[in-house]
Amino acid sequence: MGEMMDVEVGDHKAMRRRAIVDAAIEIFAERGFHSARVSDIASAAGVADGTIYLYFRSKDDILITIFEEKMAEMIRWMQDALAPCNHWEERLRVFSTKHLDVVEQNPSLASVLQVELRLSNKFMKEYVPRRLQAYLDLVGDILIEGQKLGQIRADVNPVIVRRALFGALDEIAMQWVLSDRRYTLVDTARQVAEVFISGLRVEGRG
Amino acid sequence: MGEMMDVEVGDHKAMRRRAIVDAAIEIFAERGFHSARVSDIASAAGVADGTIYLYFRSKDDILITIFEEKMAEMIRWMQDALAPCNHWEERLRVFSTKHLDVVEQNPSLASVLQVELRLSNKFMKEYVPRRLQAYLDLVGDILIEGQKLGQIRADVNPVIVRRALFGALDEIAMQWVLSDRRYTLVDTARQVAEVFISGLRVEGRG
Amino acid sequence: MGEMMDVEVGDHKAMRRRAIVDAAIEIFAERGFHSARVSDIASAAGVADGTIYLYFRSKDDILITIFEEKMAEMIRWMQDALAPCNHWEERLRVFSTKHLDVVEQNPSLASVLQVELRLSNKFMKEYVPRRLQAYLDLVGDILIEGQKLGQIRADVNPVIVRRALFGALDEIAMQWVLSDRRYTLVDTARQVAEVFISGLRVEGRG
Amino acid sequence: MGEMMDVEVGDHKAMRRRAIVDAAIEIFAERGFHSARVSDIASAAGVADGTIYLYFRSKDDILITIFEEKMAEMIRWMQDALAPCNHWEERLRVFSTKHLDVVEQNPSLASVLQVELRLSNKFMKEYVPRRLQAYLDLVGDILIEGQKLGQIRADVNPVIVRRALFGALDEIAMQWVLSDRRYTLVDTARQVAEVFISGLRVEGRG
DNA sequence: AATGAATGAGGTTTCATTCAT
DNA sequence: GATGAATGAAACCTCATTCAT
Repeated sequence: MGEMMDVEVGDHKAMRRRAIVDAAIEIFAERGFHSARVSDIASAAGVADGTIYLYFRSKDDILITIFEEKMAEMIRWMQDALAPCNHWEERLRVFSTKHLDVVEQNPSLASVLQVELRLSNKFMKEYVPRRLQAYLDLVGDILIEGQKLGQIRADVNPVIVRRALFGALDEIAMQWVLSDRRYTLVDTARQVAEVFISGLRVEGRG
Repeated sequence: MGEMMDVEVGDHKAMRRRAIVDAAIEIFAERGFHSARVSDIASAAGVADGTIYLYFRSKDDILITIFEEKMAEMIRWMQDALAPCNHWEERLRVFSTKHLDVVEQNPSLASVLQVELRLSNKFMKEYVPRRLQAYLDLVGDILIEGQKLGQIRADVNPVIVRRALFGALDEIAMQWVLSDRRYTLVDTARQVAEVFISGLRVEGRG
Repeated sequence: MGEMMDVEVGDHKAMRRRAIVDAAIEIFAERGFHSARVSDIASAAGVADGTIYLYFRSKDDILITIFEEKMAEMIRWMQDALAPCNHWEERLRVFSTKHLDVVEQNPSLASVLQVELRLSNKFMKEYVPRRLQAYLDLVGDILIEGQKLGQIRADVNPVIVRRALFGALDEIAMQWVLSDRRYTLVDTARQVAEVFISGLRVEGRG
Repeated sequence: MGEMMDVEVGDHKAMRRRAIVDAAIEIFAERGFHSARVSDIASAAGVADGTIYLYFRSKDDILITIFEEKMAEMIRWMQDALAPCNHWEERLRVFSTKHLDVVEQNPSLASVLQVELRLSNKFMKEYVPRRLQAYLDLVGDILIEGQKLGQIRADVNPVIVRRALFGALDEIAMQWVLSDRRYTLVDTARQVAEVFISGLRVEGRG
């Protein structure tokens, strides 16, 4: 029974935690991190204000947690999407498409990750790079692979290009998030991918 | 004498205003908009707290002013830089270089424009688009021109590509701003430009 | 237990609220509304500054609440005092006496209601008339009754006279509140009542 | 020439002072003393903010000055109005009528004297009584005279009755000031006077 | 004498966090 | 574990007053 209880309690705690995180994503996306009140998150999550602090150290900690957990999730989603693709061109295309697809499916999360996380330099300096690095590495690895095959120009720096591609997609995502979200991002993703792929391909090969 | 006085007074007021704007840019860049206290700006500008409110309606108004005035300035700088260039490829190269050059010369301003302005969706929706539009139009016009000449693929949407290029440069700029700023951005700018130019050129022409 | 708890909690909240209102009456009477600081009220009520805002929307709201609640209470007191009296002369005498008796028993409240509520025309226009009307109606009804009996001159307007009587009592009350409060108001009340009663009685009847 | 200059300068100063006082009466009446800004008064008077302080020690001092000077003026007006009347009844009638006539002719002044002056207990305790005393004495003297003639009941205290009459008129004036001021006060004044006169007259004499 | 730009003290209010129940 | 009432620090902004010109 102890075991069952533990499981149940564990489930209960995990569910509560998840409810708070999900509520926070919505509230942060709606109001912005600074304007969002902890009590808003609490009531959206259906818990008392004080309960938040049984699961998180502080309001900041909730934001950090969102970033840490959701980036890990995004990395897994992206790895799964990239798994079936072999050629670097296809992998780059899939990366673009999947990235904007995730944004489209999770607009609130995208809004928080893109807009709210940039609030504070300190925050950006301390928490973002580590996790973002792993995500960017997914692009970087594609580029390095292409260069090894001699199919991507040797004169471009993968570190720069991966950041550029991410920035291009991120900007387009932000625009979409801030807009009325009426258009679809899939075509956009494809066009951006094509420009980058053509731009990276060794000359004369296309 | 009245005229001289007016000029002097005008100078004085303009100088004060500028001092406050400059101080605000530094403080916002250091601490972030929300964490920055009006009294920090005041003391950085060498004025009393209340003096701020002789020049600006509110703390928000300072941020809006920075955006409005500095974006106008950036547009002028960019126009001047683009003026001598005729070919779209060169113009795109100059746009990238100049953009990151301005960032490099005004890191605090860049930090504020890139990071702090994204604070609130409302802010982004109301103030950013108008001014940013004009800046993005500079890129868009280059692309449209290249398409008219039949030198840029017809199958890319200038509205998407200009946003992608801006996002690529912006992300790189942000990374630089948040980093220790030890490296120079000029090579980076060039590489990004080359990828985009090659990517946009009609096939077989490179 | 839930019920008991509710009662207890209700009591607790009601007591807190009452403590704040009572403290506010004292502080407003001592210092005046504008000079009174919310933190003065808080410390007089034995609560933290922020606690005030769990019970009232704003400092203004406290003043409005005092007026609304205390006027209702005064009306009840007055109705109870008038209940046993049948003749309009006796009723007018009781009204005067009771009004100044309430002032004498609640000098701080009287001070707030009489002095502080007149702070702003807007305030007077919006909140005072409704409640004050009901109080003045108590006098008006007495006068109308006396006129119906043919015992009060038909040539006086009850609306004017009730206002005049209220003003006479109010001015005497204010004077007493602002003075050292060493004398008693009961004789004064009686004299004012006699002048009005004689003045209202149809000629030759006294 | 020196004399002329002095006169001119004296006139100029007096005019400026008067302009400031008049402006202050309007602004205080419109906005209330606390909400009125010194700079509002200055611009209404057509002078610079700092100029106010060449004529008055402080914002409070302006209010005190209004009270002191205007009450003296009112006393003179009232004395002039009472001069032709001999009988106490007529004098009381004239007092009521003139008092409300002055209110009607100077609503802003009336508003300030009646509403704004009562803001602070300290103010009321320190400045009001002295000047108000002289005004109330005008009524008191009428009553004492009537009692000496054996025409006013000996059992009423002039000190109480004068305060009651003043309060009655004051309340009616305030009501009028706060209302839309569409009705005229002259009938009201007469009715109040009649009630008091009848009420004071020794019985059986009416 | 007049100006008006500058000052800076001061107060209301919010809200993240705590802790007794 | 959960609650939510209470806390109290912190900051924007106003405006009476000053003083260099």
